[in-house]
Amino acid sequence: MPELPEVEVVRRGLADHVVGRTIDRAVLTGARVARRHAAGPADLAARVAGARVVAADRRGKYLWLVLQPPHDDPHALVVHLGMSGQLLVEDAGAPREKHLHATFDFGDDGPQLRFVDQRTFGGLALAPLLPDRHAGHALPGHEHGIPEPVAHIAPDPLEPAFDRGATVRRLKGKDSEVKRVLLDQTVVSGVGNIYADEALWRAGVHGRRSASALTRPALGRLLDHAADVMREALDQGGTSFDALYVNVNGASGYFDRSLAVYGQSGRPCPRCGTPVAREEFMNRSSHFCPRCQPRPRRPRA
DNA sequence: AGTCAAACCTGTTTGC
DNA sequence: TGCAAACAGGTTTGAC
Repeated sequence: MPELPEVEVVRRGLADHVVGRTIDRAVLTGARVARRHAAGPADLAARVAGARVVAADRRGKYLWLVLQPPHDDPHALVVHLGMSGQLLVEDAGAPREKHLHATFDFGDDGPQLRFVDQRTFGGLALAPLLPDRHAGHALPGHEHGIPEPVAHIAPDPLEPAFDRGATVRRLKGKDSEVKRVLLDQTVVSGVGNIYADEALWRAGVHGRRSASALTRPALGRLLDHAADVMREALDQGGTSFDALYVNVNGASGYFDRSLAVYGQSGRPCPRCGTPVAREEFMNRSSHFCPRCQPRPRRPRA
């Protein structure tokens, strides 16, 4: 489940069903699931065994469990869901999913945690926790620090460390198409193709406009719309077009009913009735209202 | 610094 | 009906 709201739904599920439990045994199938873990899957499985899960945390689309081993400093089990990853909490006897890549059993008799991923763009890694370079002064939110593989991305709009003014300044400094910058996780994290299109529609801005040519207030409003639409999606359990995007209990979200433009090509714009257009963008798709979001006269400058 | 394409995968939908 | 192409929520890399 990719973008911020869907990942947050999963994080909450982990907080409810996994935090506080002690990992007894992990089994990773194949090397690919741990390809971002330099020491390999066997090392990962060996090192998580015996550790207690003390927190489930998230920044942008990255998710991690803070693990406390018996005789060592805490570290993080970092999970990225990629395009099709799922974390499921299920009885150990439940039928094994076709694309099951990892299982975690706990010392209690409760259900196990499974990582299922059809396209295998996601994966697991064990990493040290570092101080958050974005947390100015003791902001709440990431008390355990940030895993090393997550340190390169910017805070997301829904976390306390998010600095709206600083993000507006970074957007303003980018001589690049504004949708491209919204999707740049080192500028602002958590926004993917769905919520970028929805935020741009709400702001009445075409994604091919130059970020640096927009005013600071307009950039601020765009960020506010991104935060709003992601919060609203989170309230609906996220966006699920199919069974690939589910919470830890396998349930779908229903924000797809509220999408104004994403995946709505040809349907009327909810604001003005003009048919929603779709165009190719960065080897994927952009959806927009040609009337509410006029294309720039010159594609940037 | 920014842009683009390709790479990593499997499955579903669309079009002829 | 069949088959191939297009398309899907993401990130990283390397070439220009």
